[in-house]
Amino acid sequence: MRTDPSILHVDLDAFFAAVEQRDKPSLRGKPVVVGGIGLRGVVSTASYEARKYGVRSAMSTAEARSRCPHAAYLGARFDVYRETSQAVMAQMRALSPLVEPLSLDEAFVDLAAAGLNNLTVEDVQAISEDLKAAIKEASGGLTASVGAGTSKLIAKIASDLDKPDGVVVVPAGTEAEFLAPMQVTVIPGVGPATAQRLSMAGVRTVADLQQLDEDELIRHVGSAHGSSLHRLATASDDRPVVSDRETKSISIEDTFETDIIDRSLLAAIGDRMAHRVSERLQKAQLSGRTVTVKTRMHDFTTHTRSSTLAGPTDDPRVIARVARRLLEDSDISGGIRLLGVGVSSLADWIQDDLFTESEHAEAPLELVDLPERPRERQVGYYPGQDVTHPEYGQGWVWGSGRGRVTVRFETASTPAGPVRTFAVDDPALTKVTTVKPPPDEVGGDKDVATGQDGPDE
DNA sequence: TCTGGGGTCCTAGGACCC
DNA sequence: TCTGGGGTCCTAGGACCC
Repeated sequence: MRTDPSILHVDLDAFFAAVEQRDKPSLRGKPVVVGGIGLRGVVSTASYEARKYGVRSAMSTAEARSRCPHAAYLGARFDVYRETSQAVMAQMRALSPLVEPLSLDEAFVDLAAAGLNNLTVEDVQAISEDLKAAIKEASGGLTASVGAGTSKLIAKIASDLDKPDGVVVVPAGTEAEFLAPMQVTVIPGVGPATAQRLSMAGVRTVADLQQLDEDELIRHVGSAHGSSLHRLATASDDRPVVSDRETKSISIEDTFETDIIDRSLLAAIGDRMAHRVSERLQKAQLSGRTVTVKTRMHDFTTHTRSSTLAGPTDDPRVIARVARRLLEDSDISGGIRLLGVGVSSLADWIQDDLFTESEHAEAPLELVDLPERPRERQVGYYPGQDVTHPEYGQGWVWGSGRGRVTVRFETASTPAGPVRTFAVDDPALTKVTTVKPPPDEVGGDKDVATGQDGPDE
């Protein structure tokens, strides 16, 4: 455990709304609500003026409108927020090399990594005030709240105590008593469901939690959650500040203004989503093996269907095909209000099955990552590849491995053809094309894949 | 007033292999 | 021939966060 409060948690105040007020002076001092402005919209951020009327994040926009009809209701401008966020994060990185962004408006800063040691409360207070001033300057006037402590947990909770525009430094050694009187819900990870379970065990405050022994806690909330909660409650949190965390999944989803029943319309929307997911994968130089389709019914029950390919792909056609298949397997009777398409099990290497033998020379750098890969996949088939078979006709490769290749014999005209597995050296199976699948479907758009200087995520 | 979009992590059951 | 434990992968769902 650290002996000085060298972890900062920086949280921009009402970020999206503050950016809108910065850019439109007529909105300053007035209630501003940013979020979905459609029929099924939800509030992302309410300015402090709007919060006076009870408008909160995650509230439906319809309710917000009834509580505060005279507020300005604005759709989110993520590009602008991203740009501002980068300017703010740059100020933190100027202070320390170790910065962990949690979202566009939040980050941890590790002062110890900047060589700042034996910090007093006054030192940290002064550093925080300076950082706030730098952020304000760099962002065109935005305010931030800063919490500081010997751990992430303490810093995070502290930043919330004097919002907006505040600084709270928790002295080393006072962590457990700082937490004790608070409700358990101040601990990140304790939401309504966990709070309910804990209250049935008589636990409402962190002090209650500190009394409870770990085994009993685990019995109530499960093993992973229980042991982490036990450690956090007793303020023994040694989680390090981590600067780059790798992306685990990429997804797109959309809630419709009215429920959709038409399968062909959904298929078309799913195709577009698959293409957008693919674009984002390619931009991030990622590919993934698991495709997931998410549906939300009219009654808000949510279902996912997923399928894992034998090898990773970023090909829009493959993702779209798998998504279509998964959507066909989904029950949409009664209509759905949301459709989503995502890819996970990400790999940051390019699958070399995408290249023919002669093209290997063009991608020598990828070879360093080959030991990560199962041997069986190096068979010359890749997911989505078009093939033909004299008996079954035209199909495409679903996956390959262990010397076998699985093919779905389906085309636009025969959408539900058979699925068959062959030996990889089965001569009856013919590849329709041996060239790398070109990114043809996005090639015509001038605004994608060309701008190398586009904003990074 | 009905409930966004982007994520992360965990759990549990079944398949499969050794 | 029967029983089984452990490990890993996959799938589905749920809780939670901003």
